[in-house]
Amino acid sequence: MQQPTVIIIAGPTAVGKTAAAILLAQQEQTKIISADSRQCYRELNIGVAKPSEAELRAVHHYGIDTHSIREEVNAAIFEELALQWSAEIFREHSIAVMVGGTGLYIKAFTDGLDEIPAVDPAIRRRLQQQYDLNGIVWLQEEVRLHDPAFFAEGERHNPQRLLRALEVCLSTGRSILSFRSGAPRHRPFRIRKIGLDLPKEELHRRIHDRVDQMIEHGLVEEVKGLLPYRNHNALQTVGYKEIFEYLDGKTSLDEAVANIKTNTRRYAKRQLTWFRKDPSIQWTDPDKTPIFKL
RNA sequence: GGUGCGGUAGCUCAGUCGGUAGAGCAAAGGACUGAAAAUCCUUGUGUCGGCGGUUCGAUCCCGCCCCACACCA
Repeated sequence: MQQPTVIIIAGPTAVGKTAAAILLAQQEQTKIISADSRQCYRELNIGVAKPSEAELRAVHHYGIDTHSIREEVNAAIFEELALQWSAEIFREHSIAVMVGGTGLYIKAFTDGLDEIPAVDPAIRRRLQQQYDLNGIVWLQEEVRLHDPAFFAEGERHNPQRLLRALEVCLSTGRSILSFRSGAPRHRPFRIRKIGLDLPKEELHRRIHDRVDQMIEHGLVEEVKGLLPYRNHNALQTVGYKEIFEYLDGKTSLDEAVANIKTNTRRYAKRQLTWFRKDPSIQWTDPDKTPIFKL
């Protein structure tokens, strides 16, 4: 048996990753791991462009519908699960396909995250409450006091990074910087990365078409059912945030749809910024007929 | 037809007591090791509706015209 290999298909949203991955998995008679920070939630369907029932039946997918929006999923959890799933696939296949647009999750899987002890949820909750109450200036001051090294280097206006640095510091007594090794972890398989991209105008056209389809397929209904959970992290998501605003009466439906399109284009751009700096990605056009010459 | 209010960045608008203009959003580029579809950083953009007049100098004042909106007829 040849050396186990994970073939990773990455790229911006709506570029055609799902179809390409299924094609590849069928060609190699293997299974797929989804590296998508939103498709893992059972309650999210239309708005996250989950593979169809038929597609899920055609090829076994790991990482889809694995969690509830009430549960926490993050890059570290994904790393651990994806490593298990790949090991499972390699028991019967020499190739595993990973597909997704969440760059950090893919990086966690290929290179690993540095090990940082779990933070007491009570500490996290307390810091979040204090931040909500006292604002960014308070947060900056706390970080400056507890972790001056991070404060000197870190993004001082980015509450998420400041909060993370602070919670690690308060729960371990050490600077988050002291945990950083930057050394990629060894993995018991080879990795090949394929990036899918299209000319910008074409990508935008596909994004717009797909948003219109989501609305036709009942996105508004799906979001209505999720109103009670709107504060969960899983719902801080393009396609959901904008419909919540519509349901609040803050925008018209047309405006909400236009906002989803705009925010999806911006999301695609952030994905491209992330993936483009990875020199190990081989880029290709998803419409080219033999996409994969392995 | 008359009166009023407007016409300034791709959009919404601010401003210049006359010295060729600025915010938000969008856009473009970027960062990003437990929220990542999140979060954060950087950067433009202009015949200031048109034509004349006054002035050393007009987007600003004056006249005419065009366009939009509101009200009156």
